[in-house]
Amino acid sequence: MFDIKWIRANAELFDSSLKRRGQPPASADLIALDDARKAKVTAMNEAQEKRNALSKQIGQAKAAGDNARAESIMAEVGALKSAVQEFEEAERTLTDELNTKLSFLPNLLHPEVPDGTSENENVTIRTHLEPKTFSFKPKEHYEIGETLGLMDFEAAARIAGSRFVVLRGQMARLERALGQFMLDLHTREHGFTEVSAPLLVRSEALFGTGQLPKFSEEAFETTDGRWLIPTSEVSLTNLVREQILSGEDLPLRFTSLTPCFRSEAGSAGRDTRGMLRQHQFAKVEMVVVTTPDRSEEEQHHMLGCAEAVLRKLEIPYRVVALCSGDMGASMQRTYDIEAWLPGQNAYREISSVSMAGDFQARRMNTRYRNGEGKLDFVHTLNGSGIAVGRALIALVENYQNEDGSVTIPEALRPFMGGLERIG
RNA sequence: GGGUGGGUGGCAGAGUGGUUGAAUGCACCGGUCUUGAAAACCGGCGGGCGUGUAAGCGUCUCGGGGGUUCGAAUCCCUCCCCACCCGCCA
Repeated sequence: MFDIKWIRANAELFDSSLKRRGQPPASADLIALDDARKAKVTAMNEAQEKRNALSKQIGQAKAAGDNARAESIMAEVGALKSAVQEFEEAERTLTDELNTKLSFLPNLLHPEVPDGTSENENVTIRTHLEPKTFSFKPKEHYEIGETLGLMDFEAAARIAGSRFVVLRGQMARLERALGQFMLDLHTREHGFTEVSAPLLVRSEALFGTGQLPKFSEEAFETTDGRWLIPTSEVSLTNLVREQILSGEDLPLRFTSLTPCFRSEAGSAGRDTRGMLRQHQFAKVEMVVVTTPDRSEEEQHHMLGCAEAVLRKLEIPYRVVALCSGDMGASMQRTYDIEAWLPGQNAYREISSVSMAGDFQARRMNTRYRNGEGKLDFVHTLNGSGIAVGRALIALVENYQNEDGSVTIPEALRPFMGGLERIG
């Protein structure tokens, strides 16, 4: 959420950021609306001031026993009252309109974000490990999983429909092991606090992180008006909503392993096979709440935490900086980590590490006291650390053997009861 | 699902129609004292909006909205939220 005062002072920058996201300029319209609002506020204040002064005089007149004078002033105030109400109503209408427009705007882009209109223009920052070469044609994860009888898409479809999966036996355990492994890593080595938080949240929470009002079709709403979280970023970030934090307590670092639920409206036909794009998937999320000056540093730290997962699992990946046209609306800068999938012969997103600046903090009204005791909005960041479902895909595909079995990487064996291979 | 009680400043907690934006305590900031710190004492201390270079001034704000009244944190209506008890269920 933007501060209209900031837009006034930075109109050009604001519009150019919108343009880079492929949207038309909005500052002129917003400023005009705010001008109208201000005019009403001033008129309203003047009318209120007059009313208050006269009301006071009534009290004085009555105290002095001058009832005639009191009544003449009362008549005067009576006339003023309706005027005050009209101003108030007009002011509220304009303020609501302005806030609604502001709430739909995407975040300002960080200057380093590369220009582009689609993922094709994302910029690769670095690559870790060369894609493994296979002496046979590597299969896709679902072929491996189905052949082993450990991934069952048909059963899932009978129970829940398409875009669900049933994992069985060691494959189910593998998913659990991956989650445990990641949580242990982040809590023991990366300074995160593990959190178990609601998966079902109020609209206000989704508004806070920016999924509402603009992206309501991407999440599932319950019959009682709550929402299934599309990511635990929502629960973790909203942990600090409507709070005034002490600067000394920052940064806060939270992590959580949760299911995530996405309607995938608009992605019909994309990634329909396998468990790459599901309505439900497990993800370890990291959220950081910090002071503005540490924000960028924390993003790089978090990116490193996510990378550490893949490094320990020895899965090839690359880090890309998302271009302006591919970035999420709430974010200022995003790095994606893409794992190599031999079966697909492609890199696919497995983590996304983003910086929101004060965009979410404003929507949640989360502030902290700085060194001078002044209130300021915190900065928030989030990143997958990492997507468990996709990590399982990457693991199965990268560690597949010609006989259809899957080797368990060293780092994960302690979480698999020492098991060295599946199948 | 049934019933009851509540939502006041960073926190706790007074306040049921008239200089109350709001007592008091804690926290916080400044100062005195101290070698330093603590304690004690003195002083300061909500937020939003508008206006102004600023100091300041104005206005709104005691969960949201509406109403009664010359005047509302205090009365009425309505919505939201929270807590507790009973029932049901994990």
